Amino acid sequence: MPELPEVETMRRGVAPAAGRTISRVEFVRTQARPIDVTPSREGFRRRVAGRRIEQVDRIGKRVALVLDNAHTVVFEPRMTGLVLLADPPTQEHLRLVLTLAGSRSPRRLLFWDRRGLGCVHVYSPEELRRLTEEKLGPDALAVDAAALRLRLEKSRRAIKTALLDQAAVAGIGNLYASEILHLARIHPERPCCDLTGPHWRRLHTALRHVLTEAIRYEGSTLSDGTYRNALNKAGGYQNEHRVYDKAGGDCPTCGRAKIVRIVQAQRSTFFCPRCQARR
DNA sequence: CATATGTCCTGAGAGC
DNA sequence: TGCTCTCAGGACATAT
Repeated sequence: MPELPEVETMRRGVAPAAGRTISRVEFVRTQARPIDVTPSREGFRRRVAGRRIEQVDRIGKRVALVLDNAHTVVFEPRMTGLVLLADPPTQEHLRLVLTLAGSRSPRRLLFWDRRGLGCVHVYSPEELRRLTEEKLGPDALAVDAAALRLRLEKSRRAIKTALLDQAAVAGIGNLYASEILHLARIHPERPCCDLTGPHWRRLHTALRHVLTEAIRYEGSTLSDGTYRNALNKAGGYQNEHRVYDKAGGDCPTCGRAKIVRIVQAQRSTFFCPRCQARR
């Protein structure tokens, strides 16, 4: 589930590792399916071991460690992954340990992933450029209203589905897409090419508002309890959700309609049929 | 090219 | 109680 706000919280949690040297790379193999690594484990170790972490960045829903050899370690948490300096939720699902040289704390940077859908890469500058410039759109918090519109307005897809496309705009996932569209008062099934100027302005305002608020609350921890912030505490934004997983509840905006759940592209969408009328 | 669908995975919760 | 089944969704491969 980690989307932009959760991954930004992870990035901030891991930021103290900047300036530290990675003395050891250890792929933990206690579970059935080992973590996906590119290039190979040996290639990863060769590029990463002994390097200093210059900087900790976020690329959409990924956490990036910029190394002093111009390579970049990129973690993809996907559904249940966590990048941590603190103790992991369980030892069982620990996937990767980067030991940090020296005796001061923190001593390890960890990748933990209960479901094992996450992966880790180390990219050369050219490989990183391919990711950021060819595979991903601009970051959802960096894109302005005009650029947001320009990138989506020709699409015939439903706006909800289009917001999940990382090649259009990077960082928005299933939870925040519903939250953003509710605040923007846009029906999730409306085709992008149908939206008008006021829609795009409201969408951009809502997008910024929801994502920055969610970062302020350190993300959303859902009922499965998987997502934790850097101090291994739950996020707080789940208590601010307007519509996500609230089917049958009262709309927090109008109070006069019930939140509805529909399925788009095999994913749940939640919205208020009254506030988010089809037109 | 744009868009749609199937797949990976584990554990929570539902239903019997 | 304990079993089986369904479902959650990020990113990518494959299909249309």
